[in-house]
Amino acid sequence: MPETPLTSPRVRFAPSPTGYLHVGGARTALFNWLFARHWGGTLILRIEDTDFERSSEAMVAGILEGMQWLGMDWDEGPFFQSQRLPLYRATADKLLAAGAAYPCFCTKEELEARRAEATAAGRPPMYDRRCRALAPAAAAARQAAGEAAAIRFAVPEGGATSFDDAVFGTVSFNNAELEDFVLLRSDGIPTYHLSVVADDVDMRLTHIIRGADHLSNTPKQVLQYQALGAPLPVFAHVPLILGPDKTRLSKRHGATSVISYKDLGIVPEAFRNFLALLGWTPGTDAAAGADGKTREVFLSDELIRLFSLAGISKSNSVFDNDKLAWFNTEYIRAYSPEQLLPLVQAEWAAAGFLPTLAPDSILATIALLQTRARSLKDFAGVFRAYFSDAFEFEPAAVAKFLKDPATPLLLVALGERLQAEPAFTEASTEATLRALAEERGIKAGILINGARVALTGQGVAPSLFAVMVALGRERTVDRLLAAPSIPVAMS
RNA sequence: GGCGCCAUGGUGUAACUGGUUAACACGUCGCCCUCUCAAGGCGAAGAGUACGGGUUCGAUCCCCGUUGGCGCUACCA
Repeated sequence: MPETPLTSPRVRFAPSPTGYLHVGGARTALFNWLFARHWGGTLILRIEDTDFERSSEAMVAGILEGMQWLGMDWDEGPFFQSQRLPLYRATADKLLAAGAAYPCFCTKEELEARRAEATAAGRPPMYDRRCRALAPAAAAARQAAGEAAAIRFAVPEGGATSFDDAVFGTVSFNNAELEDFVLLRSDGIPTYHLSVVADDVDMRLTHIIRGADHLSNTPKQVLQYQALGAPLPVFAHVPLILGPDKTRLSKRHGATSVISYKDLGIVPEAFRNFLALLGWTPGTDAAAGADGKTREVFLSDELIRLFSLAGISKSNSVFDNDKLAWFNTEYIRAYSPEQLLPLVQAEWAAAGFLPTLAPDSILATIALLQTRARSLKDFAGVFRAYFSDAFEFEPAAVAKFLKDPATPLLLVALGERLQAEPAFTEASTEATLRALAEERGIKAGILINGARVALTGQGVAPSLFAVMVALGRERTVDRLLAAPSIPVAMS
């Protein structure tokens, strides 16, 4: 279904640097990014660091690293709210002047005590609005005398506040449920409620795409837009991501930092694809393949082309590691060896591994292995023997296929023959091996399995003869001749 | 507790404005292929749409209630 085209929408990702870039935040960023890129709009990165207690520069760096890893760029920013304090002060003054806000002299301690009292008495623990009743002159005098005051928003006494959410439809709240929330703390630092509106207005944002945890905060913001006389943006609240136990995804569920998926050997685009499909669907029309089946792997710019707010679902979704693993294998296979190479090299660097294979052989070897890799980590782990002579033998594989002392000697014989052969192709090596097996009256499998271990250190590998060709004659022969010295664990 | 939101197989989703044997993907299981393991091919199990009432000739879809989950309820964001 064609949508109304949008002209230059402006959206933002506004993380709070009180932690790393987590999965939920990354998906919010992704939706904003996809939306901006789809419509040729502008993505603004804004760091909401007005909670000085919990914010840190290290976390800012972590968030930027996560964005970069996922390949999400932004057009403006990063802006830091901590550096925009005058704007919030000015916005509060506007609200004050409009009679939509008032100074409050209640201290934190008093408020806590009253809240406790109200809760104990079974009353809702909302602010009792006592400072709202203060005469403006009296309030001004107290402030002039140096008494610290917070600024609170004066929520209308009756009526309801509603807005149309692009995901949830019309959402309405009775104003009686909203308390006179604090805009500016008594130390002059804005709360989230004020800074978010001040910035969203100032940055001329047209769409607010954010987590559904903000749905209940939205009326407080709508009220401010109205008091400010500012046009309302389109809100689009995105349902949350849950862990396998269906509670909100958190550290208890293991990896929740986006960067930890890099460390797991996940291809960034695969992660992006996986994340995009968590709570969003391109719709059957757009995604249907020729066979009528719904495709889910959307390479390169396809996600951008397909993305639409209309496809965002309303219910929370569960993070499924199995599906992520599947996307990862799909991407590792879909990439060309050339595309994979830098990712593989990064793994080698991280592992301190130096390949000694010739560069053109490296690409061919990646091509040989990419259909069986589960993770980029494999290239610096179980696949080491393909790229360097510095590898280990897996004890279980040795014990299974080389325990018979006769086998290594057969492998030496095989090595000698291969050395003498004029050709060294998959067909020729196979013919040589099978001929040898027949002469010695043994099953070819003995040689094949034994050679696999001698050549790769593993009991599992691609077709043996393809492995031989990938390694080249020299390494193949060397490793076969060295078979008798492979340590067999005694057990 | 109050308010808000949500509810389709184990998981992610589909099912045009009510009419389908409730579809696809991941996962699971089986078979084939085979020098191992993946991949690949083929096939299977798995939900009658949280539950209960309506409305309707007919509800996954509309209405009400219940239950459950999640969110908000701070001078956090």
